[in-house]
Amino acid sequence: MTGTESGAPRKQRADSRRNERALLEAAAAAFVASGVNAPVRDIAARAGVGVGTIYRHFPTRADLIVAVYRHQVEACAEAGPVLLTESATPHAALASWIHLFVDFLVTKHGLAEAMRSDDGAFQTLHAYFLDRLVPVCAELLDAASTAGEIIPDMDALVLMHGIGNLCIGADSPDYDARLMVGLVIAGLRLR
Amino acid sequence: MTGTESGAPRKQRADSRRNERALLEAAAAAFVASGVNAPVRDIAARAGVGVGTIYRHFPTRADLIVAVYRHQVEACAEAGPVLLTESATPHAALASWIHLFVDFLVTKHGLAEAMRSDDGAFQTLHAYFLDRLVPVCAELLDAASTAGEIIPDMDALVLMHGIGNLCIGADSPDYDARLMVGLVIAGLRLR
DNA sequence: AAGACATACGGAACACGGTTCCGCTTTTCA
DNA sequence: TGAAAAGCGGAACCGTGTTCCGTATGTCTT
Repeated sequence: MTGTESGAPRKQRADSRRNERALLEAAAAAFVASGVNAPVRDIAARAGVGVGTIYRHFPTRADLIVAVYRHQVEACAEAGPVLLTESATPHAALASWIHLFVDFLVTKHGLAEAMRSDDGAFQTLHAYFLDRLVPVCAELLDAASTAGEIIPDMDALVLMHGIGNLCIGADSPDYDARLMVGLVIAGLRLR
Repeated sequence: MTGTESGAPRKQRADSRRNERALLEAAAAAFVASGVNAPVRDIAARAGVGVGTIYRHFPTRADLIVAVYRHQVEACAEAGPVLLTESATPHAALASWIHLFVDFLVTKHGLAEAMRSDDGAFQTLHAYFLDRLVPVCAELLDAASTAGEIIPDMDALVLMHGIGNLCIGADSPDYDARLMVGLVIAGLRLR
């Protein structure tokens, strides 16, 4: 039943795979240089391909962003349970994990903004980040509230949205996203 | 030195003033219908003028936004001292005032996003909102910290930035800006 | 009342970025 | 080695913001 599906539908072409890798590298570089909203033409030029090739491999910008940052998001997700084990208290683990997430976001110029965009093209981005990270956050929240350290029934999705929002414009000199996130974490505590 | 500057430079034309008012009304309507990023051509059409006329009266979108919302921003600014007088404690006044600001922001589709944009054209918007509201916020913060209710040295500008950020996307069904703002307010409290 | 002149107007034209589409090239497979 | 499939490039198109200039309108003077 698995495998020989009506005669192996011909594997992906070698040049195609090469282009996809070139595109990922080019996009990563462009994102660092000009943020995640770098013009499509720029990314194509960096990779030495035509714009059509970008759309063939990554139909929406969100797909490209997800592909570029997948590893880092995975790492963040996996850090959750580890922190829970290694930290003194669940609240400490939650705080550490959130700071990890914030560190990731603030170093990606424009990512937080993109996460927030209601542009349909970013639906994928939204879905991926949230599907992957919200459960981790929920687990940490649950542990902390069970331990009686924080308010009960905090919704992980809302919290992640909010944290993401606070990271917008984090590179402005007269703003301090980490400070604001710290206030939120403090606000979660039962007093 | 003041007044008669080289012989009265001819007053503004009547049609010009008429257009300006029509533009303000059209913009207000367009903002309600499609958010503060309503296409320039739409606003012009609603007002029954050409696009050039918009740019002549309001060189940047920020100027238009400021003009449309000036009254409401003023009201919010003036409410600060009043709340300080009428509330039980400075922290309560601060909380009420922030909620007032949040109410204003979340009812203006896209305003919070615009406030955050680093597009130079929004510099005016940024400047106006912040110049008008930050001092009020600072006064409230100062009263509350003097009363020993909240952490000392909280920067009003950072707080306003953060609150504004939290209001981005407030109309999404699975987000709750007010809840997040509440956490920040709670986080300010000394425990 | 009429002429002269500044003021303001409209909207065509341009700039820019995303997205689509199709003729051509490259790779794969037999 | 020669189809046929897969993939490619980039011209062309669309929607927005922005500029510019020939024309129209209001205002002031005589």
